[in-house]
Amino acid sequence: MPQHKNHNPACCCRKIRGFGRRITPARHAVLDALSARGEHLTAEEVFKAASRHYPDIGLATIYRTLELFTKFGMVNKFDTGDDKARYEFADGPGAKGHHHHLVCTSCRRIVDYNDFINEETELLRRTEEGLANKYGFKINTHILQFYGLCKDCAK
Amino acid sequence: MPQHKNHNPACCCRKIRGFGRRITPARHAVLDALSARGEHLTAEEVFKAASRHYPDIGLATIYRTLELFTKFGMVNKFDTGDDKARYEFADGPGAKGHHHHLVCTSCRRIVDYNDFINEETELLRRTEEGLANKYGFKINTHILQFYGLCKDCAK
DNA sequence: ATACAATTGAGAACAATTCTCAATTATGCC
DNA sequence: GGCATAATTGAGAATTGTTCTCAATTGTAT
Repeated sequence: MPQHKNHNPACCCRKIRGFGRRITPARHAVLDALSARGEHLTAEEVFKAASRHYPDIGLATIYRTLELFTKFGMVNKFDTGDDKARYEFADGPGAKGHHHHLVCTSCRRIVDYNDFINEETELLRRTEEGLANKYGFKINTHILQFYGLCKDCAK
Repeated sequence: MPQHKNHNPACCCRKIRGFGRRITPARHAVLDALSARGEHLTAEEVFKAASRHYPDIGLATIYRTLELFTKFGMVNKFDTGDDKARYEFADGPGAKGHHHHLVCTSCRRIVDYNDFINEETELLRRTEEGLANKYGFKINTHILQFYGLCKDCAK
């Protein structure tokens, strides 16, 4: 499975600009940090990774930037039951594609899976529609995560 | 739709005892607080409710008790995207039955639904099985939540 | 090059949760 | 019923993840 950068700098910059925001070294550093392969990073981890390339960056900027990117739909913020938010690139050109998470409650390993994803998506779509009708909600997103013990931790 | 207490005191006590733990007024108060109808309470809310009947109870005890009950599978702890854990009675005699949540991201209203739940459960079961095989996980639980705007907030 | 608003880093502030510890209490045993 | 003992408790301090404040800096349109 080839690893390719999860963000396309040109595309991201265009998007940021599109929302009337500026391109800054801090924002580049956050994009680079998140594009490390297969990552689901906490803010602290993004901070460490970004600091390597841009030592002056502050933690507050990390949070602000992640919040901004999340608002723009470039990044997904999610939570796996410990008390830290995690971030990953959202769907889109160059990203991992629609997937859900399988989380080990012991070692916190997170597996992205997209097996069964078509069936899931189809059912979720129908459910969404049904719920929207019945309860009058305008549904925007969903979360689906499985929790358990990975092979190593199950011993 | 008849409202019945969501916890059966005798049953809960038996369970607590079964785990070698003691029955205390604080634990009773937490059970009572959680059994108010349709509730998905934060720790703070459980604290307030429990305090009404047992004014000496401390917040730390609330957290400890909720953690304990969660460990025993009597209570579900979940999160709806604000930064507070929420608690509800888990499945079991007297409980609400298996359901998922529909969350309004504006007013934080939480709707329990169990429409479509059979299809969902069936798909989730199969997915669980597939994931368990493919990734060697021993899966214990899942979370499925829909996020959107309720009728009032959509305006 | 200039002007101005957006962005930044640092540290203080905050909110939810967990920890510490001495005092209290539920339970098994006589 | 009373005793011994370990579990449980309340209070407040401590911790942790995250957000806020503010003066200094910087990206961008002109």
